[in-house]
Amino acid sequence: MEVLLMNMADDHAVKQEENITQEGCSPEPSKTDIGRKVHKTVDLKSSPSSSSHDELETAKEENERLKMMLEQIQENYKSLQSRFFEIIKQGSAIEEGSEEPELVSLSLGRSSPTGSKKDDKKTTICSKTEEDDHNKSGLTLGLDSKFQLSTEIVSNPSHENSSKEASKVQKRPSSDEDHEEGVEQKNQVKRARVSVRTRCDAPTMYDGCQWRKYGQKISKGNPCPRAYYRCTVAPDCPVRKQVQRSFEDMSILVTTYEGSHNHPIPVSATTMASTTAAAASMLLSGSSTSQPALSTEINGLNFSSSLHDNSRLPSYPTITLDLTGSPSSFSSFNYFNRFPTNCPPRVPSTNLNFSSPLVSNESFTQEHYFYQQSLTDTLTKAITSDPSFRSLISAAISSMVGHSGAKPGDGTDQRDDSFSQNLMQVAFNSQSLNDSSLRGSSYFKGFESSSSRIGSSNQSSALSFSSFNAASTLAFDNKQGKN
DNA sequence: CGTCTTTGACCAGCGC
DNA sequence: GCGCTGGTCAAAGACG
Repeated sequence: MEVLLMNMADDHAVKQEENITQEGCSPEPSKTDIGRKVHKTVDLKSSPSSSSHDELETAKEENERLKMMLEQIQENYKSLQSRFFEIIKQGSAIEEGSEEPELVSLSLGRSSPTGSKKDDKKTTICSKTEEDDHNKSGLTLGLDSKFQLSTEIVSNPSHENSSKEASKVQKRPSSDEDHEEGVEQKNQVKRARVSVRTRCDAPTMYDGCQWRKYGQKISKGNPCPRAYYRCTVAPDCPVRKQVQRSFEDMSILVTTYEGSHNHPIPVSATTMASTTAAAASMLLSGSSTSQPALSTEINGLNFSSSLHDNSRLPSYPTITLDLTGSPSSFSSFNYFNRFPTNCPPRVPSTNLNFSSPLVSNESFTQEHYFYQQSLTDTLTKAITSDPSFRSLISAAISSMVGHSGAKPGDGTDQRDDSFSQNLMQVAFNSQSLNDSSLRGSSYFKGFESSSSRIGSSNQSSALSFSSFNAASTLAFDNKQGKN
């Protein structure tokens, strides 16, 4: 099995090498392992007469090498995790001295609408430190606990068994007895949404889940129709998503997710699902505790409130993840951030830009960026063109991260994995952003000091960024494969 | 034949 | 109350 996968991967490695050579980019020293692997592959291919035993030996060597790489990445991950904890502790110390909403990322772990802001944060921090002894992954636990909470909220049968039931309850005339329940329902209707902006030529962005289109509308202010999808992995899954192209940039696909899955999701869907869940959690916690602001910059992250240019929209708190990675992403993004000056925002909305950096500095040069871009392109091509290669990478990352924390067989390991992956992705992407916007941010100061990890971090950034692009292209590929 | 998409109709919420 | 808009439903058609 491993040999088979390796061969499949090697085919793409050869293609990658060809692409890299054509584009005239030389790999960094940190990528020499990949380079060696490529050369080894070429040798393998050039000697078809070699016995299967030799191939097995070669595959074993490759496996050993990959294991070493994974161990190294795992160590980096652990050190990053510990650094993140230090930063969180620093942040909590700062927060106690002021009421400023500094700890946006800390509030990932909860969304309780009741209780004071300080109590909530203290509880989160406290629970993290307590759980830290169990899992050595407090952040993951914090996220996970939040994820559980949000999942419970949506998947709780007494609250919302299905979208149909929810709509029935909404349609049902409210009596005095149902008043409290009605308020609850209203709160759930007001649940958070997560928008993901990606550059995608396909009609929809591939996120690993199975969706069924149930409607389409042309919304005001955008000639591009908005498509409505519901998750069909489980018949009663409440998750919906809306897909609409950006009016200002047709290449940008805006996918809005609503609700949480009440069923096990495919591995390929965990990244997006956990990302959206975590983002929604962050938004809910933020909206429940802080005052909406027109535009704020917290720790280098751009947080803006918006009404999505339509004052008639129901008050859905929305968080937007910008994965477009284009220089115009912020400018086109203003479309969402723009609201009439005479119309104060009712709903807090949060924007996070996880796109790749476009401004170079001394630690992240333009050459690095161009190499990263070319690597991203080649990896994207390789990933999108072969599902096996995709599975290989997915499995490698899953095992890499999974071994660091969760126990196999534990019911929560999948979530832990996905959250760890997500955490790494966010951390790496944010780190790659730190040159332009995060420099000086207390969150990522620790990362800057570790120059020895910059290479791997950049690589990870490219990988995580490309993963979404690859996913976007996948939808198109899948569709074409279907037709 | 089953599944999925399309599309017009309907409903609820909101502003005026 | 009326009109507008977003969101959903469901019948009809397309597709494999």
